Amino acid sequence: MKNTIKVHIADDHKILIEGIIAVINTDNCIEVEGYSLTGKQVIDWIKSNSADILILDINMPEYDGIEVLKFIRQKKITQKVIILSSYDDVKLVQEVINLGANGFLSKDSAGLHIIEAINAVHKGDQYFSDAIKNNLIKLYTGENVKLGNRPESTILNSLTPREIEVLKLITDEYSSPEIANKLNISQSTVDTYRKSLLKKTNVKNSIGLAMYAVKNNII
Amino acid sequence: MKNTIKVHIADDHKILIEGIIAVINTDNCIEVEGYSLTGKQVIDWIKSNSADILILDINMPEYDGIEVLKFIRQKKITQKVIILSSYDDVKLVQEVINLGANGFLSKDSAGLHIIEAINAVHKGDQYFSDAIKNNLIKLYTGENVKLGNRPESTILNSLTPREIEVLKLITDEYSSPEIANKLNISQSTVDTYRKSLLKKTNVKNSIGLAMYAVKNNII
DNA sequence: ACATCTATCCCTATTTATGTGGATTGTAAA
DNA sequence: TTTACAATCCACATAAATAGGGATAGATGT
Repeated sequence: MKNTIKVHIADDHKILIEGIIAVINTDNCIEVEGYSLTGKQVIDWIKSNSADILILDINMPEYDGIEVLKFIRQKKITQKVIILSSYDDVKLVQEVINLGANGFLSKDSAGLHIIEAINAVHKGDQYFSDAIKNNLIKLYTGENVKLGNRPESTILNSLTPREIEVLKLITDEYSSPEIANKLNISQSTVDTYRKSLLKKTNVKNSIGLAMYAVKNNII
Repeated sequence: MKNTIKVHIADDHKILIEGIIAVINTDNCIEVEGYSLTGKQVIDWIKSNSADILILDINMPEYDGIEVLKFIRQKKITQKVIILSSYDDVKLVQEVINLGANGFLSKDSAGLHIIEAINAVHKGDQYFSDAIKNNLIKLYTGENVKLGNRPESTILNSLTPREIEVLKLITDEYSSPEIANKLNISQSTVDTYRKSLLKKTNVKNSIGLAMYAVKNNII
């Protein structure tokens, strides 16, 4: 059976793309169809539907990986997606899974894992790098193992659009009064968002929020 | 003349290393001697002095590229260093040049530029990717072009070791009282560092400091 | 010897941020 | 039609960060 798997690579670092291509070329069942350097390019490309699997970096200019994923889900596109990320952040993993990603590869992984991931995802399985799996296990130890109850998203509460808006302004160095002014809401409201952001992200202070935003590409 | 240039690669992303190796292997005057995945490994390796050029990522665990560079300069090691970075930050460039780096490559560059950079640096030249050169030019336009006056470091004030220490703790979500306690100094002192950090980095608040730290890989 | 820089500390005052404990409206899902 | 959640607001209190003005001891460099 000589049906090769066609993959498209999206990452803003050309060096990394070349690396992945080099690795993939060692396997003659997989073929690199092309690549994109920005989220915008990916979205333009995706319409052509000319690959089976998209390897998608989270951190990209114009549109980041999350936005691309959202777009893909909206358009009900059938291509499989493997997320590539520098961070083994479980929250991120949960988020992209919810957005329909089929695999998650840490950039720490060796090239071999890419091949594995591509094959697994092409078969219809999900693929996660070991680091992620370990992190997920750590998170859920001591938790419910009963019948058919998906792990509730107690830990991974997703932020509301408004909260994200506020978070972005926080990382842009605006103070609460300034944010209130910018969004035409009362400062009390901004304070409420800060409080719920702190609670949901489980960090200590605004710095933590900023770091969370960086890690999760809310920037 | 068949003396091949031996390079060593240091980056925490294995995929990227494999990519660079693949690219370098297309040139038969350059040979990859080995690689390191952490700053610590680089420092251990460097004693063996078994390569001509070190390709060094800024953002690495244990010791980052900056710290490795400082170590190299201290030990008066003769190997040339090409810095690899995700950010085209001029401040960073200035800093690593001051620390004795011989080249600066953005991860956006294509593989060809690595070959160019290696050859240039091996000849004794400096090498900068185009993005960096453009940024540097932008910075100095409209500035002094008179005889022998190096551009003063008004923009690029470097932080003192202690300031960096405090900055790191700030990004780790420690409050001033906690930092004071951790470093066994008074809170007044921590406040002083905060003030001078704000002044030097030219940001509005601690969030700005955190973002500065991220961009400049102080983390 | 003098200037510069670093690390350390202090006071006063104001502005922000965090913590506790609420409330109301509207919308969307169950 | 309850339930749930998002978005909005409030008061009160404490803690922390920012802004301004200092100071001193020690190291380094010229």
